[in-house]
Amino acid sequence: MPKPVVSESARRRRRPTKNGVVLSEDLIVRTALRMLREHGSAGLTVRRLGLALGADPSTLYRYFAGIDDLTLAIGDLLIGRAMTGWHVTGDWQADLRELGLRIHAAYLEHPQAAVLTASRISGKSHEIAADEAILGLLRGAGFPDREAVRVYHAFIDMTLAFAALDAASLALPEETRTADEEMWQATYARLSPGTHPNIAAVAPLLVADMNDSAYPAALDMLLASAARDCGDNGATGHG
Amino acid sequence: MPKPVVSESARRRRRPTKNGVVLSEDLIVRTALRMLREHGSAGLTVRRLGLALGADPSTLYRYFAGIDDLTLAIGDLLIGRAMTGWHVTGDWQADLRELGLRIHAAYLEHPQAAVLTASRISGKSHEIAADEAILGLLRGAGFPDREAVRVYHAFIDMTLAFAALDAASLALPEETRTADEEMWQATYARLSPGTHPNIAAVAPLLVADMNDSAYPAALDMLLASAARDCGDNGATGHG
DNA sequence: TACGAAACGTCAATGGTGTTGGCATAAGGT
DNA sequence: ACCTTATGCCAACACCATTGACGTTTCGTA
Repeated sequence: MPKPVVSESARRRRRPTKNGVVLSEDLIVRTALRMLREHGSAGLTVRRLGLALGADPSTLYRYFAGIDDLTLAIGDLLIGRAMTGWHVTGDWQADLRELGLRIHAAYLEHPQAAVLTASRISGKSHEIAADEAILGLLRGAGFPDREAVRVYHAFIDMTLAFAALDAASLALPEETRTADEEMWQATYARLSPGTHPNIAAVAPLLVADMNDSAYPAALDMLLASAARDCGDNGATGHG
Repeated sequence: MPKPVVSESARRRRRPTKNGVVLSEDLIVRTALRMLREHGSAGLTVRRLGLALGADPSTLYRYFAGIDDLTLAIGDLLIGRAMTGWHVTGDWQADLRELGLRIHAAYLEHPQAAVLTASRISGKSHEIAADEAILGLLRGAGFPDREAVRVYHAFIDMTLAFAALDAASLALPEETRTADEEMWQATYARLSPGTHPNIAAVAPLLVADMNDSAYPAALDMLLASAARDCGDNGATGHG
């Protein structure tokens, strides 16, 4: 074991760096988030992070066991942001929908960071709080336990999966991303009706739709299906 | 431009390596797939690939412009494998379900490779063929164009998103992966009923379910919801 | 059959990366 | 005021992708 990482709460002695910056776990994570935004998902390096903080790269290993540990901390921060400000209203479908959209949005606000963390499980406090809330909504709506777990699992994994997928495309280098977006116009819209009748028939709709996230539509379908399986379908109906 | 990459078809003169291996694009891609399986998703390096092929690392730049170009070629191979052997039967729900499961399975057969490629769009022939088939099924089932595109978009993105998410967890280093899998037992199953009543109530179910993919359940919910929105709901009902 | 061009494998070097052991020093508790 | 030690810094290691120069092999052509 090279250097023991001292837990943030046990930290007492704060010595400023050469440049006068006083480090902290929170400052490092927030700086890392900023660097991810500015330099892309491959642009977070220990050396560059140290430079941005005015500290030697090796100093960061006093705060995080490695770069993987740092990315987990970043993910924890994103989850925390997703959960703040969300409250239960009593309409389980609307509440779940709102929570899903919030998580999705929180990740997409930092696509480069989301790419690194969306598929990792932290087991930390914010994640647990979200899980407890989701299960509470479903069980409160009358789902039997087995069914509640099934819906919960589909809901949370679908949300994280879409967050990762949509983040990945937002996090591509600018030129690659626009090339991907123009693919529908440049490739699909030009296919012959003879060889690809269905694509040709709906090409304008594809061009218009495919660059938006399918998550809201998929989420609504999941919730609608869950509501139908549940005797008590909660609130306002679906009109 | 350092070295021009000669297209595979234009290749004429094949000189064996020091170790007697005759290189080819296909051999390199298949070797890369094997190395990804053996050394994990971060274990594909030009040096190691060269070593495995008995060739100097720099030689590979005669075949691929860079490591990104190589990963795209790997993705193309995976998509091709997903589509082979699938045929339309006439039951659009069953056909879509089968296709989704096939794509998901093809990626999960090479999780380390899937992580690198699942969120990239190729626009190549196999991808286009799949899109044409999906749209054909939906329009043939009676969905109006606008609705067909909506369902198509949700279906394909959800499938790729789950493929990427599930692949990511399979592709973790062995010890990290088992640690994640044991998280439900070690963390969630130990939460107090006082502070986390819902998690505590369903803990055994969570432990049993959370390590399987939620994709089949989510897929069924999506298809069920789509069928309900479609006047002609195709086949057997929902049992 | 001999030649010349170029395909292509190899070597060596560049500038990047995460990570670590040793060292000096400043900050607290006492 | 002292002593412990947390913590920042330095130098180094082993690895990475990529490239430019070089030599050798292979082929089309004469």
